[in-house]
Amino acid sequence: MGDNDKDQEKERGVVMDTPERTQIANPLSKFEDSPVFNYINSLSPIKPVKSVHYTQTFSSLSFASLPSVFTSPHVSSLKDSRFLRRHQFSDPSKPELASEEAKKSEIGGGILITAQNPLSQQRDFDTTNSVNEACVLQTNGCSNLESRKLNYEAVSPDTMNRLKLDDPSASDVPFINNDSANCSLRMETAIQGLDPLNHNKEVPGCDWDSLIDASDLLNFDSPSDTIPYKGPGQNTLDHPTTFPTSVTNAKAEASDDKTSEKNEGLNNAAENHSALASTSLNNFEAGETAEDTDNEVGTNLYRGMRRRCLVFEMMGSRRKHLEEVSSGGSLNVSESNETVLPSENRLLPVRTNNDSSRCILPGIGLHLNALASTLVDHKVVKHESSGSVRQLTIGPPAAYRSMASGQESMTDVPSLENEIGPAAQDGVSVAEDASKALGFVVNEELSQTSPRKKRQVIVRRVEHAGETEACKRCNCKKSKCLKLYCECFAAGVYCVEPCSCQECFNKPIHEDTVLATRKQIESRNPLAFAPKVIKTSDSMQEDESSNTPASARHKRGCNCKKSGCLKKYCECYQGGVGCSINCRCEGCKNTFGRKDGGFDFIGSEMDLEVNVVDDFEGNVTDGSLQKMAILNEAEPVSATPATPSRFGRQSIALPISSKGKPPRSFLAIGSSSSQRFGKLNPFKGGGKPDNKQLQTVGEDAIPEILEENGGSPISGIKSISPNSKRVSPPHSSSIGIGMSPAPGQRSSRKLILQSIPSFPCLTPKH
DNA sequence: GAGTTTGAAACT
DNA sequence: CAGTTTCAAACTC
Repeated sequence: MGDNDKDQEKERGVVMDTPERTQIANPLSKFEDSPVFNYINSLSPIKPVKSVHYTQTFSSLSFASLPSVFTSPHVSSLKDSRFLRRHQFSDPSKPELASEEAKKSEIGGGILITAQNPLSQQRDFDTTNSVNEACVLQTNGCSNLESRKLNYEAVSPDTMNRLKLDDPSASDVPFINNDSANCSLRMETAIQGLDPLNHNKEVPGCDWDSLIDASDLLNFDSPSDTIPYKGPGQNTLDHPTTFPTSVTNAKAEASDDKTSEKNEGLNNAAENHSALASTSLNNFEAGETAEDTDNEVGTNLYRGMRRRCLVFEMMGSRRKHLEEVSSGGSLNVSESNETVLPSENRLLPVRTNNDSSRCILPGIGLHLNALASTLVDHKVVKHESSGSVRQLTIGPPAAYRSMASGQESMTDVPSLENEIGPAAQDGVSVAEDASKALGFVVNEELSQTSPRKKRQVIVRRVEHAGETEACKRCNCKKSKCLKLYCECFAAGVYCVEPCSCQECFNKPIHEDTVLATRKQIESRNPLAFAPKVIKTSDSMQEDESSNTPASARHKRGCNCKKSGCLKKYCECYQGGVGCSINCRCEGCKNTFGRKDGGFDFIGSEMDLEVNVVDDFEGNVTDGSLQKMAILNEAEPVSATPATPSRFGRQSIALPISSKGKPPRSFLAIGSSSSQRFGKLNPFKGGGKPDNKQLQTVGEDAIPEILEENGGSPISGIKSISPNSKRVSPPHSSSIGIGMSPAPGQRSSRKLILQSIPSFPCLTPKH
């Protein structure tokens, strides 16, 4: 960030300023007066003085981030584009943002929705924050979704506290950590700081400072958000309010202390998280948290891995914000980090990693719980961070994720990917998938499915993800890694060291080329970067009930003639999904589901989910299947993937029976750009949450997206799919919905809507 | 690790 | 849209 950037930020701030300032200022004063604030002061060394700083710092800081912030009070965290995004999302409360975001079809509303439910909101925030912090890097991947879930479900304030207490080292741990474990520690520390109670116990004074850093994050969340959270039982909520002040202080003051480090870590996480979350949040209103967490996880991973993620933001608003921010400089900061957030269509470099300085934890207080949980999860997951991987995250974070189950989805949706297996090891691909999938489904799942089961599943997944997650590696020799032949490129990820490619242009250095190429490809096939595997919506209801088989199918189907769909040559098999009507394969023996509807794979959905994954891993060396499954699960956001078993097995069977096309909707939806995004999950939403999402995301965004993509997703899919036959599935009537895939499918619809919005974003840059 | 097989992606 | 070529992953040895 150069001076210019600062200036720009200031200017923006000025512009944006009024709204935010007023909001912020008021809140601060309120906070100070509030009992909570007093309590915090008593706890932490920091005191009123800081609060003063806050106000001051705020003004300055906030300005910088304004654009995105705009919507949200978070402004302070502006530095990172991520934050901005996050804020935007998080700030549903703010009409302006909401309107803009809504238009874009982003999830922005999601946050608001969460706000509606105090409890849920808290969870969301917590999860999101924690997730972001801990997992930010991972978020890119699919695993994040799962991690989110875990956090969401498992994490409780108590647990958080425990973690904090348990890890005295946590305070010592620098945020910068690359490892998930470190992240977790950071989270804990942050959490500690956040939680007054915890804070008292463990962190006498410094924590707050560190917290302050985190406070930035909190700010992100936006005061409004935090406020709603404050519920009697929820300590974290209260903190948020305090945080902002502390945070600002920390920024201004702090700096060199351990606390500062911590703070940085938090900030980084927060930033990453915010960015991711923002996207994800927008996508999922209900499930927001899950995505966030995933994102966070992913980010953390990335950090460790030093990956760059190219995030193609589907969401127009986000894009705008990002662009603005980037231009302003706040984004630039993020850029300094390695990850690239494609605002608009571009891949913007987002720094997930190193820049601890910026860590902004949105709504730390709220997130505390989530953070703790996420931290734990992440720790497991983070193993992956072996290499520095750059991921290209495409577009519409949440939406995408939710929509597409793509095998390769760019972000690491850690959980999913991890589970998926070895193949996933390449964190990049995995992450992508996760990110793609993350979307709504996760939220839905979380809300709907029994927390316990999900937790277990998620945890396992996460663990796997950590193991599996890795970077995709390509070996391209002639394609220059600018064609879909290149797995990295196809996954929306930059090639990294592990790649053995020759004359590789899929590197940040050639960002322009990469983007241009992507555009071209997308112009030909809007779904080219969409996840190849899409979950069918049918599963949604089922999922809710408990186990529903999620039907997941390959978007286009396969053309296998010799492999019998029993080898990874087969994309369906590779994706862990059964063949469907779309497939033109000959002699299909796909164990996940035959084209004819046969089902070798037996699985019981929910219960099996985890098991299934494992089984797949065992059976399928790669674990690609697992990935798929994981993705599905992770995708909860998108709802798609919810569970591997779902897809694969039952889903296959079911869908197949139905003819698989339910997926269309998926396809349409899922098609979100990057593979990673890919998982669609149609289903889960099922319930109520979906509706919300739909509403928020929906309306505006969806249509646009569809249009952008080139017509209805379905149509697009059809065209793509070899078997155009099914194009008009049973639900075809959906036309009314516009692009939305199959109107007929209910749960899927919702998902579709959500996902759709994001999707378009990817391709079209606006 | 080299060579073969396979099927998607790209091209015509 | 179909056929062919190109490509790189998956697989085998």
